[in-house]
Amino acid sequence: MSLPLIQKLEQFTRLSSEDKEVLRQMSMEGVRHLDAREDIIREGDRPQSLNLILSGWACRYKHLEDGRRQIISFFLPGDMCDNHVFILRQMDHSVGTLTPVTIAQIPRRRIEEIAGQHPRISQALWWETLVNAAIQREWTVNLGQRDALERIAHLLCELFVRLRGVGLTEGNSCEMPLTQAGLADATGLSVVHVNRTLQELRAAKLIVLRGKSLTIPDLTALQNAALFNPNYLHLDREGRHLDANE
Amino acid sequence: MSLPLIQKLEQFTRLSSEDKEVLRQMSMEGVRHLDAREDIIREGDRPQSLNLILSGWACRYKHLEDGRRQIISFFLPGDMCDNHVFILRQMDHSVGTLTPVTIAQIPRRRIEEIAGQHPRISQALWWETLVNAAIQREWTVNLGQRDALERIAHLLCELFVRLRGVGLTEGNSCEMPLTQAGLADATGLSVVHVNRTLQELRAAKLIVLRGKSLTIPDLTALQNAALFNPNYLHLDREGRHLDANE
DNA sequence: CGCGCGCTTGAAGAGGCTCAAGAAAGGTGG
DNA sequence: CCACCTTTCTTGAGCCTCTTCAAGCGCGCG
Repeated sequence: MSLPLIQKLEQFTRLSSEDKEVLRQMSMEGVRHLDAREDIIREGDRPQSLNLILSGWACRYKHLEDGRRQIISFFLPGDMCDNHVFILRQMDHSVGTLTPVTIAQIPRRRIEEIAGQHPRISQALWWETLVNAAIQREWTVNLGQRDALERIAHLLCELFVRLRGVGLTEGNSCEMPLTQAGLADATGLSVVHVNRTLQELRAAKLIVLRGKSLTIPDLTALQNAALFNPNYLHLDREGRHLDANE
Repeated sequence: MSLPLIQKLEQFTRLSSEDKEVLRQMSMEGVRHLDAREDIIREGDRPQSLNLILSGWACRYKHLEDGRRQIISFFLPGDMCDNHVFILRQMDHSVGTLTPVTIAQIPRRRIEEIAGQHPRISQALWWETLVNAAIQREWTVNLGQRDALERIAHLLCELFVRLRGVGLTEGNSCEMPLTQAGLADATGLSVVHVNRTLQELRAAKLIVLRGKSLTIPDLTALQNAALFNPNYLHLDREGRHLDANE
């Protein structure tokens, strides 16, 4: 079993064993453990290193002055927070944990060095960055056009497919540590309405959600209900022309 | 009067006259003119070059299967579509013009060459990319948390401030070629409601919108109404430590 | 055992949508 | 320069989705 990051990047291109070893080494630097509901970075901070999620869930979020809160994106194991942000003076949002989290804090220099020496890794990290941008765009569509049921279904599809990509699903089930309040903050809905919409999804046999576990009996059906098209996740080994041949 | 792109990048760092000359040369390559409502890139395309908007407005957009349409972001003069997308196999959205547009189509190689030879430009393009990501995140907040009036006000603030950054405002006025249908597609509201909300903004003396011209009599007031905080645009010459000293 | 957090339910109300139609503006060709 | 056509804007009315407020329940944990 390999690191989530490696599994994730191999959805783009096959890495050489040296590539993987470099990434494994990198993941062991500056390891930190955090509790749930802790901030990793706060709005206004000037980050000097990059955080790689080794385990647990985190999110970007932003508060409006009057307290409304929006979750802007989720970080799952294998995700990196903020490639290249050091160019900006200060964070315009915060990153916080949703569950207990283990991260590797990788100094800026270290990443630049690795990317410089390992072009295949560099390309794969680029792919990571571009996919994150694509996800953010899809969230724009999700919030702008989909109704409550589609919106929640879409989010669940995305999370499931992303978790599957890092080996964190079992059959058609995965962990779902988000509370209904978390889902509400991510989808721009009220907690009450999230609750009712989840019941609707359950009644339609599209999801089984109990405790912290999500099962999707028929992923295709859920995708149809959500108007979910996974192409924005660019998972078809799009960098296969770069594959290591060993 | 200089190119929008140069003005824009100089909000980040002061460029040398050589830097500027390089960018000016670049902007003269592969110039194309497009009418309003033409596609520059279509979902599914595999782009091999990068498009720099020289004049006019364009947007990213996406259709759902049932026809709903979301505008995902706006491209104004000086904006570049899709730095580095060539890593991805195919576009997951389209880019289309909103007005007649002039673009420079810059081959991938050319950009890489320029970025490689001119570190200050490279950093500035990075800044551009990161600001675009920040804008996309802010749109997530906008669609998720703000009500119709705040949402439209926020969008108008953003567009005004971005246009000011490329020298396309006159006092407190700017061009506003968007139709109400365009505003609706960008804000996830119905055309009817956009219309009524604009009337509300007019009645509150927050905007003067006539024909294709927008005037914001009191930007601070509009910002307050929108809960608009410009920090996400990272305009404070954050790269000033890189300034060319000539 | 009791407290707190998360989930659930009901009822009422608001914000935004749809449908429909007419008015104004803008562009085009004669 | 006018006549016509299309696009864009505007208005009214009714409805529906989602919100808010309020309260009760259940479960995990100290």
